[in-house]
Amino acid sequence: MPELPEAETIARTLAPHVEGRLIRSIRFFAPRARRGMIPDLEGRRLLRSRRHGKQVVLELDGGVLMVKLGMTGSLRWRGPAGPYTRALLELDEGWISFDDVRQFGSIGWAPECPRSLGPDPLEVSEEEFRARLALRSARIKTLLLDQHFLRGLGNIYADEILFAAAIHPLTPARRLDAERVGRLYQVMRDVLERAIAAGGSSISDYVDADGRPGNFQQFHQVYGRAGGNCPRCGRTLRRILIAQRSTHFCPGCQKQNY
DNA sequence: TGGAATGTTCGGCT
DNA sequence: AAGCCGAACATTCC
Repeated sequence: MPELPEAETIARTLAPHVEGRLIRSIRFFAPRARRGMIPDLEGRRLLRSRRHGKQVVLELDGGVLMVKLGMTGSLRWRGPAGPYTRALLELDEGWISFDDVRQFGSIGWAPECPRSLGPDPLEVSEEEFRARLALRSARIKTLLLDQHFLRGLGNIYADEILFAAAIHPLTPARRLDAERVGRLYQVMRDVLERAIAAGGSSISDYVDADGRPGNFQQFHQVYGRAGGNCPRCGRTLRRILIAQRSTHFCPGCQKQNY
């Protein structure tokens, strides 16, 4: 579920409730929800709620809590405890619940936000994006999903971006000509910004920190629409597997011309 | 009814 | 080195 626009939305909707509050405790109800060691946080101030790639970062004085949402993770302001509540961050007033059905998500601690991932898709310059693509022979869809190449894109937005750029998902990155790279860069920003403005995509059960679903799924052009008609040319949309991930595209608009 | 698929990521293997 | 594969997990859908 949560890719860049959803993590951004969760971080933003959480911010007004939690920034400036003092932490009372962090409690875990599932061992695998804790990633590594987390010190006693009592009395630390929660300074900021922001995003890093697909993760929500809660900046405290002296360190950061990095929340990986995995496939089904959510952070809810004053969330009701349920069977899938894996952790609770109690504040001097109110609390944040971390719910995660499939348990692919986790919460870790670090002195500062690690810099091991690739650049943010909304911050990378076109020149750097171009230079990084030129070095790689991998297929463009695979590369967009690689968090060390760019941090934040997942399966939905990779497919939507490639459709908007009219690029076939199997195209080797270094075979993209200058025009296509320029288009890819522009539509990547455009799709992500529109998705954030819509509060992200709610495919099944994603909601923001206030429990509100996103609306961007209404604007998906190809994701989840295999067998339907291309909104641009009318041909039947296809679904194939690339790197074990289902990949949706239009065989008419996204030609394999390389 | 069972098998396949689902938004992610990591490690191991070639 | 890059890329494929399976595993971690729970639920839904055909």
